[in-house]
Amino acid sequence: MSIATVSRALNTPEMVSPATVERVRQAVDELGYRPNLFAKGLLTRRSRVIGVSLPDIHGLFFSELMRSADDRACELGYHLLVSSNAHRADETPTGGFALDLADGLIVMLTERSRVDLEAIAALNLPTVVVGVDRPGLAVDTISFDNVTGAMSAVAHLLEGTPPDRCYFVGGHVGNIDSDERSAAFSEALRRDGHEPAPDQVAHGEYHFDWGWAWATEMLRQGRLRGAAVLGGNDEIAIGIANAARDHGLSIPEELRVIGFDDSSMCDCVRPKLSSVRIPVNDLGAEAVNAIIRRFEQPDSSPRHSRLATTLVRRDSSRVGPAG
Amino acid sequence: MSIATVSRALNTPEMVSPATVERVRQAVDELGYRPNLFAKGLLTRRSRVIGVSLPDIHGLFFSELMRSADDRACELGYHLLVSSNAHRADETPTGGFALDLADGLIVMLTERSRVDLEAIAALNLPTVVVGVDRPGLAVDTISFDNVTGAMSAVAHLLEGTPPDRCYFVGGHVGNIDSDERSAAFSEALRRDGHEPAPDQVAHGEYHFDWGWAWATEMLRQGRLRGAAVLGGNDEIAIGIANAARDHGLSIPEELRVIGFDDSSMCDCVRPKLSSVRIPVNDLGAEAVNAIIRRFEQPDSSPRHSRLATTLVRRDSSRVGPAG
DNA sequence: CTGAAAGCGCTTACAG
DNA sequence: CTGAAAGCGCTTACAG
Repeated sequence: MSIATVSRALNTPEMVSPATVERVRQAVDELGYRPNLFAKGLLTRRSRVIGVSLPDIHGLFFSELMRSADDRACELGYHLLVSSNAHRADETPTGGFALDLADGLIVMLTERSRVDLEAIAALNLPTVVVGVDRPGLAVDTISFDNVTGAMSAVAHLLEGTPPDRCYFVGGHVGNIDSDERSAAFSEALRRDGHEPAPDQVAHGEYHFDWGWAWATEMLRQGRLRGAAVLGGNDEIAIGIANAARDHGLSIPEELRVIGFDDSSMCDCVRPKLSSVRIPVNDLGAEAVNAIIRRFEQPDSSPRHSRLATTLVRRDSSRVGPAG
Repeated sequence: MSIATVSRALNTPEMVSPATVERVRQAVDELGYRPNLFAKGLLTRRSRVIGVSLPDIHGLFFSELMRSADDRACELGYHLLVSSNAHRADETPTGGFALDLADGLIVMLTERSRVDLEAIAALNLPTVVVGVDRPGLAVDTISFDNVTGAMSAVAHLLEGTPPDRCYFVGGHVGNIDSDERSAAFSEALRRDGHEPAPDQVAHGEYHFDWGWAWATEMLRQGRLRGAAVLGGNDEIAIGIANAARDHGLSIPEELRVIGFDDSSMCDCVRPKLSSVRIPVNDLGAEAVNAIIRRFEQPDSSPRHSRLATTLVRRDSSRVGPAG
């Protein structure tokens, strides 16, 4: 039997007689033959591998993202080649890559300074960008709508707290999500007729410690009691809540707190943390769907999908007595 | 200039005149040439890709593991091809794989029933197994020492709680870590002269809900006050602590709790959760080191390294007044 | 339905 | 130091 027939029996069995297919199958099983994927890729230009470039693999957000992407990829017969360091290096966001083994690339961007779409386009690889949505971008994008989520959080804060006692404590300036959330926070106050004072918006890092430090300083100045805070993410919000409680403020009676991300921690802290839910599972699965759509329809016009975020109300921001 | 010279200029510049190397570099830059990794891999049999097979990408443990592995891989010029679904499928733990693109495999095993080392050996790929350490295994392994960590946790519980009021609430039977921790828990009580009653060890799932459910039932029976619990992981421990607090028990005064994993949540809950620390960062980095060592010395005898675990004492298990 | 042959884009002895 | 040539293990027209 020729090597060509074996190849056909494995890849296009309908072109081969059933008896031959069966013989090939048996031989494959017995010998434990596995086709050389490099030789195959050299010819077919397909590896069924999707490159994933993440800004940082850190915390629950990214593990959930990876999980949903991996689940979806597996369903569709694809595999994930991951790298976060691409973004840490000062080089191109995709520099030095083995990513050429991938059929395409999912690039998550969180830093405004890192949004170098030309470098990405220069890779000449099908690409889906996650986290950025600029009008008229020539590449598929998937992002989530920080604005409506943040605005409904502020609306909820305003139910029980005057606008000048509302705060936003975000990540660092230049982080796309933090900036969008911060802007939405300010805009929501303005629509309520209040021009936010500069100190109503603070920027630090997406970390407990920053929330704790901010709250501690506010407590020292005696300005936290009676306030309401929207954290840039859940960690910051929990840091704030912890500092407040460590200093004897009760939540939500004396301080109302809302986080962002709706990570699994929200249900584990006491009081349970209200949070703006980001549909991370959809984000991962949609990114995989989008890159595969791009494989199948390389010339279709770029699609931009923006996933909704929603406020999940829990005890940490409750107004009035426990329900 | 011949194609062979270009290849040499890129891969072994010391074999080419400096002027030629420079000309090649320039041309590469201008044309944006990137070598075809499939063709290259076909010849060299090296891709600088490491396959990582995880039981489940879930929670902070796995995101930390991925992160440390990715950091280390990047330092050494390698990339990670991840899959968790390999373990979910009922097929071989590495079935249907694009992992043949990898130079080697890091396989993390957590289920006793999944420990099919013959199937792994049949892959005929350099392999490092994480999470299992059987004497005489013919493959490199990296694991962590659940026993000493669990034993020191029990010793700490016994400082303030009688042995018959100590409990272990673990993951499901068949989970390697849970079983080891459970066995160590029982053994520690025995060494203290107490044969543990069957109900002192409970098995469920590695999840808040299970901890919550277990504690709720214990509370209903009025058996939780004055007890001390070692959780199979931090989530279980937090679930237990939350249930206790929701029912008015104060921690650590009326219930002492220790978790396992020392995840970042331990510092975020109140009271802060004591926990047995697993050196996850070392685990990821060591796995990468080990697989690369295996690449470089394919015939060296298998190495088995076992990382220490240590109890981190925080308020949730404190004996006596706050320090 | 099957086989012989060309070729994917590289690397690496082998000559020069 | 450089080039011509073979070949890595596959797939895919092209004949038969």
